Amino acid sequence: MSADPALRREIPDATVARLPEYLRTLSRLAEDGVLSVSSEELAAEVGVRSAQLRKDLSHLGSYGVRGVGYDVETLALEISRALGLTEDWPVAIVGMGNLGHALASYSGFVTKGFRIVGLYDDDPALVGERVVGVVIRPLAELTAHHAVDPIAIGVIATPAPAAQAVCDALVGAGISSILNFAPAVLSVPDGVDVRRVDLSTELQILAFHAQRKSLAAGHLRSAVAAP
Amino acid sequence: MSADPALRREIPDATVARLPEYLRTLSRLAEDGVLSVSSEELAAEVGVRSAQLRKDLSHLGSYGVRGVGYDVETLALEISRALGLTEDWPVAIVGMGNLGHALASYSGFVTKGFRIVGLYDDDPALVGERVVGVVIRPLAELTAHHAVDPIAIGVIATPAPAAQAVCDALVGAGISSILNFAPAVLSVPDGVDVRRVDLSTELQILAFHAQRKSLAAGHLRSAVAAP
DNA sequence: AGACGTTTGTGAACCCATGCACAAAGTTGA
DNA sequence: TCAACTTTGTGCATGGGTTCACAAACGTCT
Repeated sequence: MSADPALRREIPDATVARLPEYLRTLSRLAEDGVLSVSSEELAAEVGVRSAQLRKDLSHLGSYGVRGVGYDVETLALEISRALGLTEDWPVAIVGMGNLGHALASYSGFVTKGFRIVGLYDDDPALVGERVVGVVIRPLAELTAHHAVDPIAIGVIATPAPAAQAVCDALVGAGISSILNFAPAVLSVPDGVDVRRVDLSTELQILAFHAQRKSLAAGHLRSAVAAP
Repeated sequence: MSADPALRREIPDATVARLPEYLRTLSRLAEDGVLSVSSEELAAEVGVRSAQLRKDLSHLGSYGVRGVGYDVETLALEISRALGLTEDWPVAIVGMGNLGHALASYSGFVTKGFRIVGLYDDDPALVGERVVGVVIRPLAELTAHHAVDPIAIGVIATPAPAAQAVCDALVGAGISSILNFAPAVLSVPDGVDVRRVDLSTELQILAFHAQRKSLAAGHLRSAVAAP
């Protein structure tokens, strides 16, 4: 029987989405030599309510000490474990244009838990180029590569029209975790996880709120001008 | 009195987050010459339930025709209006490393509603370089630039340690919508919107689910081996 | 050893979001 | 003109997530 609540219980999606932020903050605190934090302090640092933080952490198990707080190192380790970052995840990036290059050389990549093992692009001008020590290869070689040196996560950094074909190739090779930067909705079979990161969606959401603010200001002015 | 429900009512955040996807799909359909869609068809295309789509759209007003569906062009226009994309939003990017370059030349940027009016970096090696027709300038010039040619949205593409200082500069200049690509939590005064896009958070969430899948497979195997 | 102050972990209440199911409203065809 | 069919818009129930508030648990100090 597994004694680890992280394995027994289901951790809510909303909690999982916050765990990386907790982990990042704990790592920073550890670097600063902080040994222990209360839920109040950590929550303030991360920008959430302390009750939420405690409830989130309770899903992993009981790693706090009442009257004291949480041991920074221990908690960081437990969150790492829950997220599966105690092992390294091999990542492949498909599409080595501007974005692909930026992602490959992104420092956050190498820091913890992730390792780039493959870079792919079908543009002959890019094939053969070496980025962060990995050679760019044509997409057709992905399946063979995956068979020898398994890839856990595929990152799609191609233009939107190519995204579905690339996705099919990744899924066909047996990769079941995909991070999609292309502005396209991917259809995948059950059991495959896709997360999308989309710049223009985020900009549009900001535009909505910006518009709301400027409209509110406008109403304020007209209310003053003609009440 | 305003007759537009988009201005009267509050649109839920969850709905706002989906509107860009609806808009993107509608634009694609319009390009393909499709004139009308039912909620069922559009929902299938986007990957949501039709009831959710209808409820989302109902927050903007009543633009469908019962027994027929939605006029593609009209609906796209109304969503654009709701999001505030009928006008162009001037955007500035701070931090012109790999990511900044990738963002500046990202096609999705120019497509609709957004226009890059400023690129900033304090690295002397980058200042003066021209990207997509805009010259990179030192951050110190931002306030003066904003006073002459207002910036609506600031994008932070710097390393994490610089992010808060850059954010303070943006807010100080009077910019109240910020898109943050740095893995750092920004503290801002009330009235300033910050959205964060973080690669490593997304990867970690994928890792969590990948781990869950591989653990499930492991349990399955051990259940078969020792029932 | 025992009382006091602090902080966790969690039951319970609230709030928002999703999904169902159907009446209202429109179109089409006879 | 009227009946049959289609699809929207929405009231209602359900479920998750967030927040409150407090008892239980721990360290500390006398």
